[in-house]
Amino acid sequence: MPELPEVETIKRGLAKFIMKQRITGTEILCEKSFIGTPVTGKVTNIRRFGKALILDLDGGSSLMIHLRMTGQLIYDGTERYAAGHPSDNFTANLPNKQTRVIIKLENGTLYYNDQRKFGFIKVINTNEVPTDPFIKKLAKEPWAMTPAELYEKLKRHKNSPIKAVILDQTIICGLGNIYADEALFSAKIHPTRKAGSLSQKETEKLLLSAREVMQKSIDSGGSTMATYVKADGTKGDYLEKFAQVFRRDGQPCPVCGEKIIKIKVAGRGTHICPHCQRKSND
DNA sequence: CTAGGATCCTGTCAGC
DNA sequence: TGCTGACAGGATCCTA
Repeated sequence: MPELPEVETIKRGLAKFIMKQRITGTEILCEKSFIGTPVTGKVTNIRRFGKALILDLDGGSSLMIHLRMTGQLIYDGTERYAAGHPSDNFTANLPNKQTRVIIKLENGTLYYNDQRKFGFIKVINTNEVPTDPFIKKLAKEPWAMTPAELYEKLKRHKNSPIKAVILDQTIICGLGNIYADEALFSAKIHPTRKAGSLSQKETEKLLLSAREVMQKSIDSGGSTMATYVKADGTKGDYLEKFAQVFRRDGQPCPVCGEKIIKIKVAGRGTHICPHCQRKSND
């Protein structure tokens, strides 16, 4: 699913098309994908908390949307604008068999598609957004966190692999599988190293790397792999232009030329350069 | 409290 | 062709 940069891209793009538009109705095709009672109202604000998107409505309700692994948002108005998990749904006739929720607006329709049904749209009161169990648990995003704060957290989870730690949204918020791999590569840290083994200097480098890889992605409109499409329908190009290791196993490391390999860490596919990211001081 | 693994669900792809 | 297992840009739940 989208990580922070993709959700930020969705937020910015979607704002252009549905801000100030009124939601007039909701059709739920999969009960699991919609939590709460459907609401109507004008979209007054679009916010992002980590990987969660919030649409505030003028009636005092908000829609919290989390796309998890395979969620997509496709706005069909005078033009079609798609974002989220890659598939032909972006151009296919809608709704289709992966459509879970249809949100009707004054001038168009917002389709929520989700192949694996891990994601959801949830109705909550706008004033309860900050206390929602998911939102409340989120840690700071890399730009708001100091190296010292991160270092403290690494010490508290000292026996876990560093990759597992930075994927935990309650420790640092926004990284997913792509940017975890990219940040660790950029900081030259092996993903299986115990979090507690990182020096203060390494921790700072990792934090700065996380900011850098995600900012680059936001600036280029999110990542793609014949895949993620920006909310304005154009493709982002982070993976093509900037990704150094993610899904590049078998290719030469752009820094040293050694072959990039794929391993498994914390249950996730993980891409590393075995030369640039060594475990020596674990 | 931390740490690790199973689990939610559908679809695709590699390897018999 | 058909079957099978592995895997997937996430997060939670359960267990030790």
